[in-house]
Amino acid sequence: MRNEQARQDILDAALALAAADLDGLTVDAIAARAGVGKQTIYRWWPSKWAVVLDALVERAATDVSPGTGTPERRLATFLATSFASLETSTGPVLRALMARAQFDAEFAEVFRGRLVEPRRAVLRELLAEGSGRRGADLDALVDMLFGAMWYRLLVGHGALDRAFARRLARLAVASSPPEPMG
Amino acid sequence: MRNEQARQDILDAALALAAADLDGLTVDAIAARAGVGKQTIYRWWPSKWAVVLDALVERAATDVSPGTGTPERRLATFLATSFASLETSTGPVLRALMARAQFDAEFAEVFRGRLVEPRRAVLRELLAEGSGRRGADLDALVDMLFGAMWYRLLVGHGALDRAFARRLARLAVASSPPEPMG
Amino acid sequence: MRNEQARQDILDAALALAAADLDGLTVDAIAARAGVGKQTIYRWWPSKWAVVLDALVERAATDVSPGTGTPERRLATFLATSFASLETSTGPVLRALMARAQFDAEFAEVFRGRLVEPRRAVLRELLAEGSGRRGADLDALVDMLFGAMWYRLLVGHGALDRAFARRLARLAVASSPPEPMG
Amino acid sequence: MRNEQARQDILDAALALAAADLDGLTVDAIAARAGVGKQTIYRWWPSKWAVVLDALVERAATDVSPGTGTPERRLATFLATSFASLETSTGPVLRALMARAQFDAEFAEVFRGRLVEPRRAVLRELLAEGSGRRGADLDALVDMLFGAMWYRLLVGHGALDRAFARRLARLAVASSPPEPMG
DNA sequence: CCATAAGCGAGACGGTACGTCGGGTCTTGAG
DNA sequence: CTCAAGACCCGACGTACCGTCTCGCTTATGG
Repeated sequence: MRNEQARQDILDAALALAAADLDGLTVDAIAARAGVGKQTIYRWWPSKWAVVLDALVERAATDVSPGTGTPERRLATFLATSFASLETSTGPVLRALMARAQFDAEFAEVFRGRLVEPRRAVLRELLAEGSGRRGADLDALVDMLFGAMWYRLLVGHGALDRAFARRLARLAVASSPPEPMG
Repeated sequence: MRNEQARQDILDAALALAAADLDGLTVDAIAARAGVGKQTIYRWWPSKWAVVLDALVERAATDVSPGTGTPERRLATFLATSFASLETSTGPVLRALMARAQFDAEFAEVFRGRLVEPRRAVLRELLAEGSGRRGADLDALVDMLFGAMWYRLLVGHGALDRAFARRLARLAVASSPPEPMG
Repeated sequence: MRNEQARQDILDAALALAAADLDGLTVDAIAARAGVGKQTIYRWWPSKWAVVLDALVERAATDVSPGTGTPERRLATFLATSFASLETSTGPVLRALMARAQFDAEFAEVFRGRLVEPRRAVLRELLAEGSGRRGADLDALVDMLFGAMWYRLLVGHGALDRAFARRLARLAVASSPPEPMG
Repeated sequence: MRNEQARQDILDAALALAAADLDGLTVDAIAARAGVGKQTIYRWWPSKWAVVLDALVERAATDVSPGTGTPERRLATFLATSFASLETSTGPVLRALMARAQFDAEFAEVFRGRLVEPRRAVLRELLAEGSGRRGADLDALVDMLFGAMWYRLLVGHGALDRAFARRLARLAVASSPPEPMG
């Protein structure tokens, strides 16, 4: 019979600490800030990163409405919104989670299932609308767009700004074959 | 008055340990396997990851000749070759380096300069040949292609096989506007 | 409204666990083996050691009849019987209780009152019979005899066998001043 | 190449903390007070109790000169001095060490060899002087005297004062058979 | 041809965080 | 209303690595 209050306190603490200073994100620190025993964290999560992931997924506003307009414009808006959400502390936290996923296969799976795949599904849906593309091509396009985003986020060689969003959108739409007639 | 033998031993040890078990890659382990004092490592590298990066850059065969044929075919070959090079222990090691770069700004810079940018330059060159694209579009295309590669490498949601290389090449070329006449 | 069945189960469990492996003697283990909630233990005993003490006092055969014969012979028999009772799992358990008493003043008092003093009283009575010794000398003799026993039990530098019992008896009796005449 | 300064700091810290508050005697606390990493303690000692034992043996003034006079008087002085040394913080520390020895066989052996046996040897020597007693009887007498001391120290049912020392001495000497003539 | 300073192996050191264990308290739900 | 089941807070444990710091020993000039 899990204590819901403690759960919320832990997620809050983890998010706050992660936002303030990722290096200070210690299991002890989370426990202390949440007013909780360390064991209570380990009882329910396999690692502090799982806590952060939970917090992020549960707390993050995931509504990304691409608005209206041409497919290209809608795609550009979607991408720009996605990029913007990385400006806050979310960006560094996501980078840290992705990093963690490289060392911890179990976490990687949760990370993929709870965070990556849902977002891929949204973009895939958006790309599918009013386009003749089929499965694998859609997947590849999603990889190219989110891949470009993650790549810049992780490597830091280029800005994730509105201009980049528009450029990606244009290139993606241009790669579309002309809609088959009839 | 650097001992070149020790340097090679350290790089060998680092690579061997990284290939065998990334978790067992500790500075102590590298030093022990190389028959070297820890200080000798810290004297020449700021962290074990810098050692691994050095080893990778120095040892890795970086010759990627795209062969001949249509631009799309050459691009596909280039990508397929790139993907193939990740099949060995190189893939996990690259993942680990990228992960480390998320925590260590100093290392991130070296990682970008010694590993990421050179490869970007090669791809950029390949994309520029016989295409009317200008700067920022080229960069964005590079981001989309290498981004897709890294994305799959890091998240592991899709294979990095020859089919994916061909598909990316087709989409990239299709995104090209028709070559301006005259 | 105490559940007597539970009480017995707890004492049984404590004794069984203590006999099997003193390190495995945790409150959780006792509760689990007794099929009882931890709280039920804490409701009636201040600590697991109090449980063990209760079990020992309640279960242990404390009848020590010194038999007949000369005072020295009767004393030797008493001591030998006492030593023999330590051969079973009782010895280690007593050692653990004595150890616990060093850290826990409250327990120490109970330990003294329920276990140590009653045994002292028996020995004191035995020594008093047909001897001219008065109070403080009697106490000191008791301390020397039981002291020697505990000392060997706790330090383990010498055996607690029949020979040692006889030797102690002889020395104790010899220390007696000749019975005043008249 | 062990750091002697650190060793001394650790022993000092352990002794100071043990004297101040035995419950506060934590490995972390010792390390913190000594300005030392915890690992440095674990590198050289198997447990904090081994540290305390080392400190005690190394620091304790062990010179116990029984003075002059009759054998009984000399014995009484020796015992009184021994008792007096327990008045300081040494008493509780010894109790704690004895307690620890009940749970930790490895420590028990060291405790016996470094602390108990040397003191036994001194008393044995004293009892042997000018007495016709042979081996096993001497051992038993030592057990009775030091046993009585430990017994009172551990159980706390009687004072370890000068009067008790005298009484023990008298009884011990009385238990001696008359020196065989010529 | 030595001396002297650098590089070296070895490994102890101060630190930080980890994940686990057990104690004693508090909560919940079934009987 | 009791009580098993077990979650909770807490504090200490012993371990793993990190990056720094002596130690002597080797070695390779440069006076």
